[in-house]
Amino acid sequence: MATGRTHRPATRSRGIPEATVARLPLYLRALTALSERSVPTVSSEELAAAAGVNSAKLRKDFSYLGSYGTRGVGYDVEYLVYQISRELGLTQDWPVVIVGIGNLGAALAGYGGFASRGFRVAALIDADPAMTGKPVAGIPVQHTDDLEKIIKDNGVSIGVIATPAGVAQQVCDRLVAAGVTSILNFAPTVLSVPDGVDVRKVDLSIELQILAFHEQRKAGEETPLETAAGDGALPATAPRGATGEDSADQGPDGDVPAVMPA
Amino acid sequence: MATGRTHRPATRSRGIPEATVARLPLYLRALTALSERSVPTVSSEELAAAAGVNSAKLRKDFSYLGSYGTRGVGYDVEYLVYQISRELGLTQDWPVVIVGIGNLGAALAGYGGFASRGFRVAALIDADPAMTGKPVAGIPVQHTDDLEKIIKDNGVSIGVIATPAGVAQQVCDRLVAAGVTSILNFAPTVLSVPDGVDVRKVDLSIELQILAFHEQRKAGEETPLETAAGDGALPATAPRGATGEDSADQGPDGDVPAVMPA
DNA sequence: TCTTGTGAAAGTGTTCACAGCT
DNA sequence: AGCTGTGAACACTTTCACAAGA
Repeated sequence: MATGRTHRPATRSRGIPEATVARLPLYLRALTALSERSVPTVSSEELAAAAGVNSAKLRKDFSYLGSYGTRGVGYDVEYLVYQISRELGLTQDWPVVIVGIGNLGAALAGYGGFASRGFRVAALIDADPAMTGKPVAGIPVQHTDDLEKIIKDNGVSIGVIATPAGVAQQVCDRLVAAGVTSILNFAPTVLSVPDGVDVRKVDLSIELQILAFHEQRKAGEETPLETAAGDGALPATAPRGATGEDSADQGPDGDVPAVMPA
Repeated sequence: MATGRTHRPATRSRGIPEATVARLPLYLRALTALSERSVPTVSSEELAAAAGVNSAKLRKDFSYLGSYGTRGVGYDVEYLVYQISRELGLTQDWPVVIVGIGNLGAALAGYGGFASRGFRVAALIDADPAMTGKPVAGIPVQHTDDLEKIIKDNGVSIGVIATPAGVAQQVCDRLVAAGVTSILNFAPTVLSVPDGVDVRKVDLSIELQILAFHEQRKAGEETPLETAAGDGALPATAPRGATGEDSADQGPDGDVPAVMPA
């Protein structure tokens, strides 16, 4: 268990469930769209549809924030936008640094959604001296050497890592040492951070693999295809090198080990 | 989320829990690293540390796949790599199309992690005629007009949407009509799709907002301070009661890192 | 001995269904 | 009548702790 880290006793506080927090931005986006169309009120049913969730879940989510609706009527759009924004901390300005200005970092720097809701790209940082001073999305790239100073001067508490995997941990360590307490990690690696620092990750490759899993299931679905008895199959015992394996197997491989043998 | 309702025949078991599926790519990555270092076996404890989860969870996850370990010893690295790859459907080739070759789409096209595990960028598609024929990451961009033909000719079942939000739904509809059954959506909008089509989304802005929420909590120990006093934008009809009583929070909240199913 | 595999307990999240307010 | 807010039921996930097996 590596670090002590005895998990939290779950301070039963007045905390909002994590799953709810993860959906608030979704609601906010839907509400913002309604607001722009000057829609004054919305029912849980309508809003849920716009956000792609079901209405009971939405009502339950909102109930953690307080009683912001009006029975028989619905929710006041402007009012909810404000309450959710406040709950998410979007009524304040969040300076963000992006470290690693490759293709992805550059794309992130130029991403509109970034600037929109209270987030401001305070600096772009890259280790390549050739990049230093070069403007990307209108912001001049600064060198990694100045990372600590940049963080401190700008009061940055949120960092985005878009570096190659190999240097992500050390970049992370420096960010944390300099005072960053929230990290959005695009590098395909596990970051370890001290308690009190939040890390969220976005990994393309993982998302695709999850899709592939389901895709594969779909293809093999119609055919019940009994793995049939008799097989106990697969070296239930000693695994052996499967590296090269005869490949071959590509098809609807009917023998998902699945489920408990015994 | 797409596949809400009519789900599996519910014929007991055989199903791997979604939370487990979402972690398999993580294990696979850690195992691949071990494999490259020619490590022959690994214990649940070691592997769990490398993947950033706890060992009980990992063992439980693996138990859904079958009994691939050896008690008193651990897991054979190569063997596990093979089994997980097969389970995820990575032993086959998945042609993928990316639609919307702006900054982000171009970055995705060049992203190494894409090509690595069985995923092959079969085509890049963009609506801008000026882009047509231009090579991005070595692949010539094709025009949206040919979308259906491209999907069919390449047997594509996974599509990546990196277009502006405004056109994402129509691109999605065309992909689905042409035969795509899994979509990775980078556009900040909710896509609606027929049953049987999976959608996963990656949304920068949402991730940042979730971080901001926790960040705010960390800082909030002193004054909840409502600057809202003169807000003015709030509708007079707004429900009352709002802000009286938050604060309170004291839980140091040392939360979990990473991972969040969609 | 050591480590896996797994029932059972605990914790989280979702859905139901209806009481209560407008 | 209509719609929110919520207890209670259900479903899923994580963690515990130990028996089984190498």
